[in-house]
Amino acid sequence: MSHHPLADLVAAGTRLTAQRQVIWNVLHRTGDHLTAEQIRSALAASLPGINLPTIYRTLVFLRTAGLVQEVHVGDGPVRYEAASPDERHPHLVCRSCGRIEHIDGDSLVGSVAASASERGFGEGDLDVVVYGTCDACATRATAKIGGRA
Amino acid sequence: MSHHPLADLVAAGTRLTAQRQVIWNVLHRTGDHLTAEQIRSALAASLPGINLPTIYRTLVFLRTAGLVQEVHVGDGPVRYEAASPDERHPHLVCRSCGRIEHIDGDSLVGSVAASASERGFGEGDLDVVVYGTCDACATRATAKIGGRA
DNA sequence: TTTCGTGCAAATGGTTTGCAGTGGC
DNA sequence: GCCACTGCAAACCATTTGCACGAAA
Repeated sequence: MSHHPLADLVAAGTRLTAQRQVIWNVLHRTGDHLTAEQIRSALAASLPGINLPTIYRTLVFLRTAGLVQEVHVGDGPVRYEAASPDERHPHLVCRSCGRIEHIDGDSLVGSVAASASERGFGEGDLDVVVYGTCDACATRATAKIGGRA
Repeated sequence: MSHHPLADLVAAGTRLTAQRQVIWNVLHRTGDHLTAEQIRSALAASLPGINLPTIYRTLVFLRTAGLVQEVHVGDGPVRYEAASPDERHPHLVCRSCGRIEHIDGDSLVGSVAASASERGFGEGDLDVVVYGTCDACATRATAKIGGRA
């Protein structure tokens, strides 16, 4: 209920800096899954001097606060997206180009939660990631090879 | 149906080396999810001179052959496990300690395949990874903090 | 004998850390 | 004014690559 969503966090002895605001803004506004480097590019206009260590440290901060969620896409750098602590959705990741889609996972998370607790895992903080190949990449691969030896 | 499962591959102009055999043996015998470094440790007795570049190159080779599957566990190094090309199962990974469990996923993969193809992804090569916190780590974390500020 | 594969050493690239200075509160 | 946060530079670590030697076929 404050001016900036980050303002709530300042109470705990932390500070509301320009860097934290703009990084959160970029993620929230684009609604996209960005790498640290992509965040820096996006900030070239608004905060040219910002550097990667600060971005990484800020992302840790935001993640701890529950405002940002990280998505591991196999190889390649980690992606970050704005997230509210309760809104978790499964991700569908293309192994080849890194493209990320959201899939709706109410049923999915339900069945996953069952097997998770069977295996001694809590059900509260589960994230589902599905790796596959998007059609664009599949087509491109076929075109390139023509028909594997 | 040959002496060594790798012998089949030699036909294609590739060679059956000691390194390839022992690496495949370790993965197959332990049935475990090992990092490149862990594979090297496991091989300290049987092939002391082996080095990491060779292990990584061999894993690429085995993966291409469909005999090995890699599992990304978020942060931390990639894990490798023996796998037959058709046997794919979802993985349950502890974010905190990296522990990996198999969950059975016939139902899971079914519902995932549906949303995947909706989003323009092929259904043939889907891998499901679920990230969570195992009870041991959850307990340890609670003990350490006692009750966050 | 012909290359494919290995070993070594060095490069790479994403991410982290140490430290001095700056700015939020 | 105090101390959390930033910026810069250097460290880190998993993984990859270049190149010369060794050994499968």
